[in-house]
Amino acid sequence: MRIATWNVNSVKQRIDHLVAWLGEAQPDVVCLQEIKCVDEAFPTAEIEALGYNVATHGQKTFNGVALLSKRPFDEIRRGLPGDEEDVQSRYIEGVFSTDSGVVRIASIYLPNGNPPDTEKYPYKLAWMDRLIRHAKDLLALEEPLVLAGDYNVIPTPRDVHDPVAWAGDALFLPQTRAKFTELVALGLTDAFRACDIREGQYSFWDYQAGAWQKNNGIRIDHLLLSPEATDRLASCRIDKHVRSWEKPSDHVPVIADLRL
DNA sequence: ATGGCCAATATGATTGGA
Repeated sequence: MRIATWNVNSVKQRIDHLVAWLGEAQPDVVCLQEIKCVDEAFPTAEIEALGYNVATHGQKTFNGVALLSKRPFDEIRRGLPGDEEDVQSRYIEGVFSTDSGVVRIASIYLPNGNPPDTEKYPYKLAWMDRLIRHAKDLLALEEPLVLAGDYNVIPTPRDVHDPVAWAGDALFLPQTRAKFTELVALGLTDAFRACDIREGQYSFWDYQAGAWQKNNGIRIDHLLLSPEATDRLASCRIDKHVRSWEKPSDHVPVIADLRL
């Protein structure tokens, strides 16, 4: 089973890229972030025409996540548990049946948190605490589990071209990285790093200042796997070439193949 | 030269992104 995550930075702007990339990458499940539209505005018919089932958790203008799957959904959960007041659409989870049992896959759009001296940063940290609590519950199920998405976290200096420039950023602050470490320490595996330890492997390049041309990137899009999913991990790659397409998202897809 | 973008929104300056 091929599982991918991609922050498309508006599905309306990126529908042609999405269709083209689905055709070449042939993923079984896709976790999308920043669809930036309400559920009714999602191009569901175009995606269904390619053989995918679609589940969205949209929002007007900002955020919004979705799951695309060749297999039907057994269950869908919309929204991250732990705060009834939170109206931002940043989490959707689906359960699928395969020949070798169930697999649970979530599409995550973790808050950016900048600037750190505003209420945005505590919101990010609190959201991470909620994710840790929920991940703990899901891990107790002892199923193949994939928590995939735009984490807005640079895990280590190896994951950023210019660590000094990002030192004070909400994506790289020690407190942010500590929370991410706490999440991983529950027993999750960073699928990409399990397959590739090279420096200079990024999933995001800013639109500004020629960041793409200089490979001035960061690796912030991750697939975190439960032990049962890690046992089945075959490969993981970043589809970097998509960033060179005309009018691209600032993120590129990350894809893991699991023997499921 | 150290800047340079992009998307959505009662389409014009603002907000948010990272």
